[in-house]
Amino acid sequence: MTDINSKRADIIAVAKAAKVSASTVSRNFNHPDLVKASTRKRIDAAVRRLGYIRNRAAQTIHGIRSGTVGLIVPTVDQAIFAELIESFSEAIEEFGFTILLASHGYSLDREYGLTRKMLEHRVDGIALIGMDHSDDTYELLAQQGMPALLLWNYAKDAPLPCVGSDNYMAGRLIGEHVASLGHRSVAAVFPPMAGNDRASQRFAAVADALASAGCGIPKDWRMETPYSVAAAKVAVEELIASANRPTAIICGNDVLAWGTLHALVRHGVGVPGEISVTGIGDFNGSKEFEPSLTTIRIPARAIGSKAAKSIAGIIISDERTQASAHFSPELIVRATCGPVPDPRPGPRQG
Amino acid sequence: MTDINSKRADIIAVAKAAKVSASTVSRNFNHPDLVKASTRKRIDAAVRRLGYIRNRAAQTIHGIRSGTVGLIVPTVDQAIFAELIESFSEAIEEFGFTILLASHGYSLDREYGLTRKMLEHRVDGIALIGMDHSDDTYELLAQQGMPALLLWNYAKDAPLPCVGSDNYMAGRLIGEHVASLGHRSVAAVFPPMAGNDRASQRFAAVADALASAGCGIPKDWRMETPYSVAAAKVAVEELIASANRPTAIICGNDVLAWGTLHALVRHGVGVPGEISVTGIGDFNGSKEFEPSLTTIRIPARAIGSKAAKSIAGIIISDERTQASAHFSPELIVRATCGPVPDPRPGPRQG
DNA sequence: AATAGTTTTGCAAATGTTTTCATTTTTTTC
DNA sequence: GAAAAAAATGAAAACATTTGCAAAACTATT
Repeated sequence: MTDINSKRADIIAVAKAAKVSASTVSRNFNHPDLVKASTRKRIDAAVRRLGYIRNRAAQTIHGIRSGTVGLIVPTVDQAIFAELIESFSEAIEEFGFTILLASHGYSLDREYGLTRKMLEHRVDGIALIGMDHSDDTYELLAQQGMPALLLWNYAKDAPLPCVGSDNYMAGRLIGEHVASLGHRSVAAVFPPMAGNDRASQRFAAVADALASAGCGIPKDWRMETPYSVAAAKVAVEELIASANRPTAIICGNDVLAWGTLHALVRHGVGVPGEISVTGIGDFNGSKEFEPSLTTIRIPARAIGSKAAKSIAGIIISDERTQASAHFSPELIVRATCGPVPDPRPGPRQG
Repeated sequence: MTDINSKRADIIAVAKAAKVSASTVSRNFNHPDLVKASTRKRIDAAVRRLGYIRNRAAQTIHGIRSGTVGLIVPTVDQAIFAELIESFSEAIEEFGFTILLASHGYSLDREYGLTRKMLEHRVDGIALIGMDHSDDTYELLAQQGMPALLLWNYAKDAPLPCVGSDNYMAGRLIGEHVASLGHRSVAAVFPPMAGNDRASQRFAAVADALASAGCGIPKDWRMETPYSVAAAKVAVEELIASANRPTAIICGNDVLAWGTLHALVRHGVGVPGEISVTGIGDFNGSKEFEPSLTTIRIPARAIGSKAAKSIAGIIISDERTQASAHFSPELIVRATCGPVPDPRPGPRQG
């Protein structure tokens, strides 16, 4: 069925089997209209018989595109990046590209190394998450003339085209919403900010919004926890162990908000009756949570697929001008965040 | 700083700049011990000055490995695959490979197409999720002599090495647990089974386990819903709208279980007092859920990283014998599943 | 200083394609 | 049925690298 000698068939083997030249076989793939119908049939038969598969590596060294796009993320293991990657992947596939994926675990040095590796693989373009990258990375990309895109974040003055949301705005929106409901005792539960511009911008914005309302976030109400439900839950359990509790907890993302809600449910704290909670992201499941989560929507799927279109546009027709896009974060008011409760005579005990 | 003429530097440009032959530059990368220290210095300087980056495509056509491994998944947008991909990616990176990622949305035909594409890219190996693949795909892999691995599922008699858990066993474990607690009125909430052998094996096992205990799952208590918290929630709301309620709901995975729990909480149904709930997967966050979820642990991270090691082993030293590995699913008893409640005189009204 | 041995380097062929250009074959037109 | 035009094909160069082999350049030994 398959082939005679086990050696992987190349275009010359096919040519011989079909009694034509290699050029004709090549043309048969790339410009089928230029080859006679009868010849085409013979070639196709030979291709099938030998199990021939084209070698993109050989094409690539002619300056033909490799058909791959590098996607470098901090981690795939986060609800939100998974959604982003999925939509990016789906959309980029429609342009015939395949994703070369790598994750660096929030290390900008590793990111640089991965970028180099992608360049060695001669990807046709590269997308990076966020705007925080080492100078080396930016230089490398520029020097190699590599189509590149910043994904997830958005800023007007970014050094590269970017598709995403303004995270400062996201933080601002939620901070203002919480403040507008009267909260002045506010805690924050955020992921580590090092190497994570999204988180730090969000936090800065929340702090600014609260400051405008004349309130700050006390040092020991600023919880920095790993990105997980579990970590957020223990952080919040610690937070509410004290007699002096905040009236609202602003979380850096929805996953942390879920952990927060579980902690409060566990300890019988009413949400939003006693403590209000907010997230950022509007992940799948946040709406269905009981009580459903007040958060900021950042449209991951839309961002992923626009990003794919943008980078494909840059690669295929050097369309750098329309590459950037901002997806405004949007306040989604649901059930976890309400007005500040009436002050009680004294702090309630355990 | 960077280079003189904008053309991307090749090995010959470097050779000229360093006043050596191309062979020497090549050797400098591949067998640095064979080149004189002083020459090495000159070459390295030239490489840096010209911003030269090696072209793996050109290497690949010499039969040198491409350094890429194809990973073809149904979707990345699922808590569980994200974790799997992350750990696979981390582990495979240590062997110097990069992932070529593609998702087919549960279509085996698309999977076949993607496999071909990976072959065109001359990946060094391919990992597929589950055991359900088209004959064409299996044949293609065999015919091309491509190192391949089945990931996530496990079966003794699989046509390729496989690393994962036995999903039938997973279903069996949870089914038996539920039955052993006395439940005989059991509903099931599962994802679509078409093209998803994990889900169908789990369901079959649950049904078998229940049958052994002398009970079946009534037709209208078999809910097939999309893989999402939202879908599960509405399905379960529908389920409990009827006066005749099950005493337990077995979910095909933890995400569906979360949706189920939210539905029950919303309608004030006690868990496990009135209805018990179980998941499968033990995803991040299931332990922290309130009440915490009784489920079956399938160790995604361990599977991902063993799989990476296995495929690297096959690629690098043709170690097919030790490639397979079974990670036994494990029953994790937590709070959502308890003994069947005392029968009431009559069904309670909404 | 000549020889033998070792280290370092370059040449040229090879890898699997695509593409330009020239040649051959086929079709159309008169 | 010949000439002109169009279509189909092949030969060879090009792409960026690696590698076996031979030549050249050093070192060590006498």
